Amino acid sequence: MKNQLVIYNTLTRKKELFKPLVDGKVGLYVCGPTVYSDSHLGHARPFITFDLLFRYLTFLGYKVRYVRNITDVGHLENEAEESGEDKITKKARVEQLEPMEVVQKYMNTFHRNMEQLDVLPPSIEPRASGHIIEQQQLIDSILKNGFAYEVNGSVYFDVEKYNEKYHYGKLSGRNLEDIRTNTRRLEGQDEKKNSFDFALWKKAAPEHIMRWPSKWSDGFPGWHLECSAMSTKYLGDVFDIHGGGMDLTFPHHECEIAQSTASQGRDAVRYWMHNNMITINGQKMARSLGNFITLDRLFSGNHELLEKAYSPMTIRFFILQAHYRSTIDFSNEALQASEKGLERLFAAFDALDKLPVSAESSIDVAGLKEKCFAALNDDLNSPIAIAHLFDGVRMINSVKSGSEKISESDLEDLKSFFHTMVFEILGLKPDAAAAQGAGNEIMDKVIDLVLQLRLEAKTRKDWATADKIRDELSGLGVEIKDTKEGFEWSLK
RNA sequence: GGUUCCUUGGCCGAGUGGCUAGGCAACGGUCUGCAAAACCGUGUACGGCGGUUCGAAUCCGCCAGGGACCUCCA
Repeated sequence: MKNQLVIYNTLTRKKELFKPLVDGKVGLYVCGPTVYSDSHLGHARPFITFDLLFRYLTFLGYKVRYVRNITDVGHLENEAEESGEDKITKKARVEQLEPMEVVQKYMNTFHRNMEQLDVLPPSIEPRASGHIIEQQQLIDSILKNGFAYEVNGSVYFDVEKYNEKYHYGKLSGRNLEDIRTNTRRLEGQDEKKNSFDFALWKKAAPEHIMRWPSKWSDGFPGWHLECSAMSTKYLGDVFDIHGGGMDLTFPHHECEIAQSTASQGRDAVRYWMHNNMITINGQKMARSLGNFITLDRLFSGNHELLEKAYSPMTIRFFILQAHYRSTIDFSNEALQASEKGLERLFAAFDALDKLPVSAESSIDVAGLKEKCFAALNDDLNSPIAIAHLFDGVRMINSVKSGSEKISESDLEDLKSFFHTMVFEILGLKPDAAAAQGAGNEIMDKVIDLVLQLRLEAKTRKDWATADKIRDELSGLGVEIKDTKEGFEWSLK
């Protein structure tokens, strides 16, 4: 099974059998967040997507080193009035904070949100600000190889020169001539030989707070450099997988390839993976478009577009129900469908512990497992895996109601499979509040007692009392299910 | 304008040359004192028009509509 994982490589535009460079080990790099404001739903997607990859590779037995950076050196903004000002600096001015205070604040929020979504922390989470020297060294080597030039204390990548020897645009399917005729001319770029050249080092304007000394000027590293520098530092000159959002393909990842190739003669990355966008009313959800919903607001329901709050697990499940290379459209209806589906999945999971065993099975547990893993092996097709999981849900419920049978060994197998698939690989876990029991022993016993009284009322055919208890408890958020043996309850 | 991707039943969303995706919703049934939950059953879905083929939603062409990237962006 381990050698059957196929992933779609953006570089070749084909699904390829995944073979790590070093047997048994995987180097994975994913572009992390720029921490200058709260994370929104759109951000959740790549981190959940690659969390799934990380978890699955680990499950397959690989030793994975997962590096996901924090961009805490602001990137240039190109808004007309404020050109040259850095996103983090700008925000700092607005909030009267130190830039690193801004960084810390939003980094904390990001980490909290990721934990809520059950996104595992990466093996290494390097910060751009902590790797200025490495970035400068990378600039040195690109300069030495003749693929960059210095102007007024800034260093730019010479795309034309690079393209004479290599292909600039191979990842995004462009060629330099197309880029030349179609690149918009921007203000304040007179220093560059060509508009498509990009900065490796930028001299800081006097008001620019975030700055570091260098042999070229007091300034800051270019937009694309940190990923090239940090990925190879921790994963080696060549490593297995580089992931990120589709919108980063050009220019960010294209520039990363150019930088690595210019400094070491070949690309550092073997498999490029890109997740698609989350849309809202068919349009990309993005900070710059103003149509985003932050994760905190999704979790609290505090947003005009939200009919209610959605739990982190609902969000995670919603995202996993679409293939990572497809767009997924946000709507309350879709989210509520996911929420109910997830409840059903967890209910079946709970039922696993109470299933009656028979001498033989009438259901095919081995086949179910095989189908789920085949789906994940096919470019991480989580929606198909989940569809099969729901077949498993039906099996469980049918065994529970007596219309199907399961043997003891199959039941053990099914339990362990569900645990692995749902918790370990998909990273879904029941929300604490929704878990069985009130989390308070006295409360649990009180509810049990009241329901016991209701059961007695039912035995007396005192339907009025029985229904009153059910309605009242229901109003308090206690959901009651009558069973043959008596009752089950859970908190909503 | 250039590059590229997409259009699936009420909603979301897989798939792919012939065999039920799945979830949610809806309807009918079983169970139940009534519910809830669960189970069973019910949808002639693949943007339009042509073409290839024994057969296309799936391949090709054209048309219509939409998205992404080309500028910071997950």
